Amino acid sequence: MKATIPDTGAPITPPTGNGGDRQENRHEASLHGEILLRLRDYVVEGNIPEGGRVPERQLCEMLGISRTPLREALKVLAAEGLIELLPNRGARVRQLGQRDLEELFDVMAGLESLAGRLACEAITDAEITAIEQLHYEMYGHYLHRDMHGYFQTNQRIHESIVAAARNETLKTAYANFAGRIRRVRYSANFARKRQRWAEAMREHEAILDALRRRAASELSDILFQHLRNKRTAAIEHLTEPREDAPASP
Amino acid sequence: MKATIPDTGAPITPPTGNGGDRQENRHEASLHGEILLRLRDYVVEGNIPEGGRVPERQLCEMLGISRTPLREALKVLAAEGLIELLPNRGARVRQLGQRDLEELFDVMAGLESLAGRLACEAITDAEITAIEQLHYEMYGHYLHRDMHGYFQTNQRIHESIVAAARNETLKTAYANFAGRIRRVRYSANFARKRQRWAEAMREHEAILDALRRRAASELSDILFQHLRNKRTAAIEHLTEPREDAPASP
DNA sequence: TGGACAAAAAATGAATGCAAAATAGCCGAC
DNA sequence: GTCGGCTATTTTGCATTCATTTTTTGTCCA
Repeated sequence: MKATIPDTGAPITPPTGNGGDRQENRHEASLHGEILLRLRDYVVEGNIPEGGRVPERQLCEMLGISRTPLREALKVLAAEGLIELLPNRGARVRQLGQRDLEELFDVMAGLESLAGRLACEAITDAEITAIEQLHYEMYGHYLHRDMHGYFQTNQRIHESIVAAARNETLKTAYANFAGRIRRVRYSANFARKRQRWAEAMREHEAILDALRRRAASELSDILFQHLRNKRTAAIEHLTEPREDAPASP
Repeated sequence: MKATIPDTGAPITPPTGNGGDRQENRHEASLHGEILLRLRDYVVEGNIPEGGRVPERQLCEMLGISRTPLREALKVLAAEGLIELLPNRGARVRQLGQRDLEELFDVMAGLESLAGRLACEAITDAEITAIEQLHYEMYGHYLHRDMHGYFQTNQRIHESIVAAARNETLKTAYANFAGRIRRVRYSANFARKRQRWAEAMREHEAILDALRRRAASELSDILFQHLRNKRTAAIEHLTEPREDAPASP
């Protein structure tokens, strides 16, 4: 009954000197900011069913706060596209149809494509070496059929490229869209099809190659295609989810 | 400075609340939504000086509402990156340094580049014809040295490309970033240098050409470069905001 | 005169209260 | 037994109120 939203290890400790500051992080000090972070994680991790109605009152009890800061956080989450607010009818977790997912993947593809382009202008040899390191690590996961490790390392590679672009605005936007997709991933529990792995590994090698040569346009193309292929795999998996146990309440 | 926010149509509910008028509302007729739209336009149009402090109290009086819906709108605007909220210190219009502008232009470049790529997959001949029409119109403005008309038509062309991408998510993100830049443009009153015009016209012709051939990668490159050049011109203009006269390369 | 300290004033952050709308619950009619 | 209308409860939207924090102002002393 007391379903408390997990305090995600990010207590009220506010003024972190964290390097990768997000541009809205001055919220962390105040209550509504704290709520915003907790709720966002909570939603992204798929703890609320798709389209699920979530009465404010209940959330307030779960969080131990009044409705005012909660409502402020909800407005922000709605602006971020994670939930939708129906007038006089409360907040629902935004449910993404196939078309929405396609659009999201394409935007992600565009952002990564851009990140690659920009990275070619600014990336250091050391950063490339680090990414190569991640690549080998990922290759290890691939050989061991460790899907979870593979997936995480893969994500770190892409984040490294975005970081190498030296563009905080891009990084923020990327994080936002990534969150929306991750939410679906959590609840639908995407599994990359095994056959896709080999392709993905080859594409990653091509990415590294273009990155080493600082071939901006080429890298841009490769990254877009890479994400496009991811999109196709994900959509196929969604329409035919025959690999994991579905989670339906 | 007692500026009133221009009332864009229907007035909002009188302060006494219990007024007899019924809300003849549509979806977004909720108060905070109304406020959000008005405030966003107000900020985007540059009516508040950079970094200017805007006491909630004053805004409430201007809008004739209480602080609750106003604060909700402010949170959203902060999430959109138009303003920043300093803890316990109120809302300020976010001021963009040169680096911020560079980042914004690059992200815009990435989004338009993506839009071009996607448009090649879905655009119809009729849409291309419409864009050609706009192109000729813009050429007319160019010949007449009508900077304002040129600028508007140019914007419509880019919006048409984004629309042709058939991606609402992209369109929304594009509008958001465009708003941030437009705000700067309003207050700084960018003027494109004349010499840049000729280049821009040539680039637009290349864009049209690639679009006709549905050459996705090529169009993507051209659009990115086009926006990159815009960026350079804009930044130069910012750091050295003097002439409109032609300069020698 | 200028600076430092303290108190007053104002602004922000959050909680509570109240009216309107929506949902559900109930009863009667068919 | 089911459908439709009416009432009661819940829920949302906004205003108001309370508690801190910040800013300003005023005073005193060097």
